[in-house]
Amino acid sequence: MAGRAAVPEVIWARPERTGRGPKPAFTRADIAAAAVRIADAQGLDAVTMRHVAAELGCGTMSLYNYVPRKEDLYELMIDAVGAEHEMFEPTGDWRADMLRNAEETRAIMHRHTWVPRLMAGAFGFSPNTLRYLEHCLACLEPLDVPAGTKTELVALLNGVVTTYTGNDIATAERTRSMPWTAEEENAVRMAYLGSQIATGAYPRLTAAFTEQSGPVDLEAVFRRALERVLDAFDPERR
Amino acid sequence: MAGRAAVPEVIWARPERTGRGPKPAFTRADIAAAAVRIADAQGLDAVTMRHVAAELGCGTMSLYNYVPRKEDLYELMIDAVGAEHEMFEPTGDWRADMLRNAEETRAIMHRHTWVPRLMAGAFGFSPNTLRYLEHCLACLEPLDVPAGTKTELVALLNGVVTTYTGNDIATAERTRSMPWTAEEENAVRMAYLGSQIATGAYPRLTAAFTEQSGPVDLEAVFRRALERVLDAFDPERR
DNA sequence: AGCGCACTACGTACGCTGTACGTAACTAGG
DNA sequence: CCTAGTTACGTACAGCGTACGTAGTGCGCT
Repeated sequence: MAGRAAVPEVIWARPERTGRGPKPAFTRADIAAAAVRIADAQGLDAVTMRHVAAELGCGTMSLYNYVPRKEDLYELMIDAVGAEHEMFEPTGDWRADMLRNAEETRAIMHRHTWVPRLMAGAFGFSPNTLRYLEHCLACLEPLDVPAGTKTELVALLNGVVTTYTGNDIATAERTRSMPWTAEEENAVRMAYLGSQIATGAYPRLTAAFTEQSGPVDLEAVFRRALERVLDAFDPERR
Repeated sequence: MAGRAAVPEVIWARPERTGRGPKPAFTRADIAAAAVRIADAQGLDAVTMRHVAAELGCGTMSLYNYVPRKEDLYELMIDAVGAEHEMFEPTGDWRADMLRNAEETRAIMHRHTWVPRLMAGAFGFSPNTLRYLEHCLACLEPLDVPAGTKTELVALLNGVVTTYTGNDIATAERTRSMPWTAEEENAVRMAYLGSQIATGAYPRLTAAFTEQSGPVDLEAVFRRALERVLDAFDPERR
């Protein structure tokens, strides 16, 4: 028994294979793929050590040979979907390129609705995360600002993408394990909101709500937020 | 046995007291306060139904008379800290007022480090949330843009505050239940990052990292992000 | 060549979680 | 006054992460 270390550990620093002993039955990629499959099909809460092990066809505790803590399994998952990013050749138009990156991130999150929840915590620097960061910096090459400002742009933009997409998904998805539909829940929440507005305690809020006609176009709201963030970094727009 | 409804429910719509039966021993505020006390002292994960009940001095299952699901307990907590917001008289300078609001939110989150994690999910409209929204709109009265744009400003700004403060807290806090310190963990992560950079696979990332000298000033980064978001909505700055 | 040890595999078990359900006590409305 | 709706809460269950112990495997070193 080598003993699971009671010392900080980054899963990416731990070598996947170290000489001695029987050949491992799986790779990290196998495990990540299994976890992703479960999360996609049954939601993040269904990603338990037991389920992942069953999906792989091995004993529960065998997983701990590959992944010291469940949290690390999450890191594997994040890294796995990070591979879906298309690292295209920068066009020279940094705004267009960054918009494309953001839209692609949003698309990935819509494919894997559990991603925002995992990204909400502090995130490690997995290999694919680093590759994506590097790609963004490559896209920002034409932008004439200090390197530090560029990383701040990437951070801010990614934060906005995660927040907005995460909110959209959460409102649509919260009912996954509930015995009622999203529409029913939304109706109840809206009814309550209406009753509060009717009290007259929130005049400006009421105005804002009654002014808008029809349902909100989440996609348009998202795109406007992106444009505004980019504006804030664009020397030609200020 | 009235039966816990298998129908959508907003806790704020359910009346706190309905005629019949023995007098409840606690108010919702009591319960929220107990949960907040535990979360502040021992972290969000220590907020279990059993712990909260023990803190209140009642049986575990008695809590379910006040709160149909644990998720609703979280809503109570969010609303409780929402009361800490100072709803000051708008000064007429919307930028300064919104900055103040943002800094205050950040301060609340630093007092209650579990708030960002709870805010990350889709959030309901608790009474204090509505009051805060109304207050923000009051601060934005002098800004000459459509009401819809104002709500988008509030949403974007709040999102940025939550993301940034949440990240800061998470990196500092992740070691709460770990057998090592935040410094140790950070050192290991940085060592790994250094080893990756040393491979030369990420030239631009390397440049960005080596360029900056000394540790990052999180507070300054946060303030810059705020300014940029406000810039994007300021007619005089574009 | 062969021994030893680091490694994989995994069953069992523990302490913890949210909460369904049943029962007893209580009190306001008809 | 009675009865129906409430509060209170003990018990129980399914499920979680993971500590620990044991058995088998095959590389690296002497």
